[in-house]
Amino acid sequence: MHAIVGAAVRQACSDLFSTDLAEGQLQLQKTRKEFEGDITVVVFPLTKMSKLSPEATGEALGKHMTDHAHHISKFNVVKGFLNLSMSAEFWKGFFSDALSNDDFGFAAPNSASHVMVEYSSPNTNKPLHLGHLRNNFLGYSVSEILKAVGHRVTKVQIINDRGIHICKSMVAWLNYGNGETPESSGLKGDKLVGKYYVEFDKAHKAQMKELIAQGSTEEQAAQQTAIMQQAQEMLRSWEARDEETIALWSKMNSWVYDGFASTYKAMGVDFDKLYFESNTYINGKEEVEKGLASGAFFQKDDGSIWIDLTDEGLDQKALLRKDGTAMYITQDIGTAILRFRDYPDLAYQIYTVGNEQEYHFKVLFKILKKLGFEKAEQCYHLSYGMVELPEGKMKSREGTVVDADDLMHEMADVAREVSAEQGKLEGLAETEKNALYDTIGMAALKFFLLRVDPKKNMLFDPKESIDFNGNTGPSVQYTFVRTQAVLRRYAEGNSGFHPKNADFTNYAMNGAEADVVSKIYEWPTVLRGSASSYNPADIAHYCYDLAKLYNTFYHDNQVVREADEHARHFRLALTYKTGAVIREGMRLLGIGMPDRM
RNA sequence: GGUCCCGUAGCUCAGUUGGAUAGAGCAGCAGAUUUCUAAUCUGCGGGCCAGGGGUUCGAAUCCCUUCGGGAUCACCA
Repeated sequence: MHAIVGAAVRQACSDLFSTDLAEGQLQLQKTRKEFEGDITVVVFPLTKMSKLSPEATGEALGKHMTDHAHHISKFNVVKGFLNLSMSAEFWKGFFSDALSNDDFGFAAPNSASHVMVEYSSPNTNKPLHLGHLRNNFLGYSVSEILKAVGHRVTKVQIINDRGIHICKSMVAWLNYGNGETPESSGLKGDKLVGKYYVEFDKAHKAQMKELIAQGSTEEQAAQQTAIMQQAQEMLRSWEARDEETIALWSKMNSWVYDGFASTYKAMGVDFDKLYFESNTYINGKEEVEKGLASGAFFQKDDGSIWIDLTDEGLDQKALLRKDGTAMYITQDIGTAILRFRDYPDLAYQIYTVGNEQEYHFKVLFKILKKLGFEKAEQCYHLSYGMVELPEGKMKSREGTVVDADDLMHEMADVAREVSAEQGKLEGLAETEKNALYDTIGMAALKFFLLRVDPKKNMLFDPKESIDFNGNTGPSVQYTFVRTQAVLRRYAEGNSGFHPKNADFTNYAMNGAEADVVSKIYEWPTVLRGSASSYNPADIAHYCYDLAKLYNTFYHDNQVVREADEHARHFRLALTYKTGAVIREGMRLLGIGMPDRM
């Protein structure tokens, strides 16, 4: 449509004003719904060359275009806006093509470069919470969207399985655990380990209080509690590969992994490869040493290694401690380089990490570039905002953390209640019903988290449960279910017919139908835009808009019962295609579509 | 203090390569087909797009500035 109209405008300008359009003078936009037309030419920029008023320019162009260009059937001019209507043949031709194309909007698999998407990347000392849900849904969805536009995508996470935080849980478990295991307690592994992390903090706080009472400063006390000393000793023996320590570490980590695995399963996310910080930090140290040798970095008198980024507008940044141990950024350097080695065809990496680490990634990418990795320029920090509670940030110490498992369960429970009120599920087995509640509950949760622009902080109020009506996942699901119900009903009496074979050449669409077709026409553009901005929210809004337009159509048009055969066929096709686009769009958000609800 | 992000209806959010009368949902009010699934649809009310200045035919959108919220600037992760 843009191509047709663009060419027609150029031709008209050339014929009428004998000038060629300059870059940027052609401004096309979708016609606002209160005016008649499909696409609008903004005339203001053209008045200089026409030497006419905006209205007269629009009239002249409109006349010329409707006379000369195929598929442009009507025009009207309002102020400086030339509204053009595409012909019925154009729309039917488009819809017919889309209908026969099962991959409508999608690019061929592996037709674009190979990218790596990192997401989740939790610490192994605490269970996953609401913030992780946003991270996981975002990372997974962006991966699917990139695949849809042709990229080969490798989904990874880096597991922060090393460091003082793990040792804290280990120490507390040794001190207070009495050998408790997930089996003996019935607790999920990650929850059990998280419990001892909290225990550590409690004991540490109590011991600090005593020390302060004895005259220590707060700072000293924080370092000197017996339990903190114990944790640091644990870290040293871990780094020294002490057998007993490593065994305990492995055991407790494996509990956490089991717990995470079931949470990931419930979330519906997965990974192609895992990286463990306990492996990659060594790699990072080597890379830093190499950078030092090549002159990219420098060493201070005390032995610590730094990079100077002052001429880039940033500060100096430490990369390796004076005692030679690795830092957070050390392992990230190692991990990044390792990944490029593991996948030589990798074009770039996307890091799904909260916006509080923007500075960190800015530094990381500059370091990689200094080390000679040209691909670092393409790397992207997919930064997202916090999920805030009404009282502010989530704080584990204040018990205001919204646990991921709990929240997912609650959503399924709400789905159960709502479904019970609706009472449309007779005849389903209990297991089918439970699966359905999960699907609906997760749709509500994912849609809620993904429909907001990732870069913005967002609010979640646990007291008001997430909605199932209006601009929500279940509401879009419901529209899909409705399309399937219509198709099923028609198939009952017409077993040999498929909507894809509908014949509507002699049918004239009404307004509601045209609105749906025109929305479907936007799908490929929306998908590409969402991929290039790494923003699943675009797709969420699109799916909702399409569902809404279909509902409006559905409300005042019969499909199965429609007497006129052309109308009936067209509407079946419309119903079929709407359902298909919604299903594909929602799939890219990680949201499944039920057949009934 | 430096840097970055955000501020749009009572609430949660759309809308920024500058375009027409700033849109949805929720909440509130008033209605609708008792069905091809009402988790729907139709209507009403609700806005100095944080404030001020500038750029221009035109600004929620770009620039400057003030205010408010958040993040970050560790040999923490």
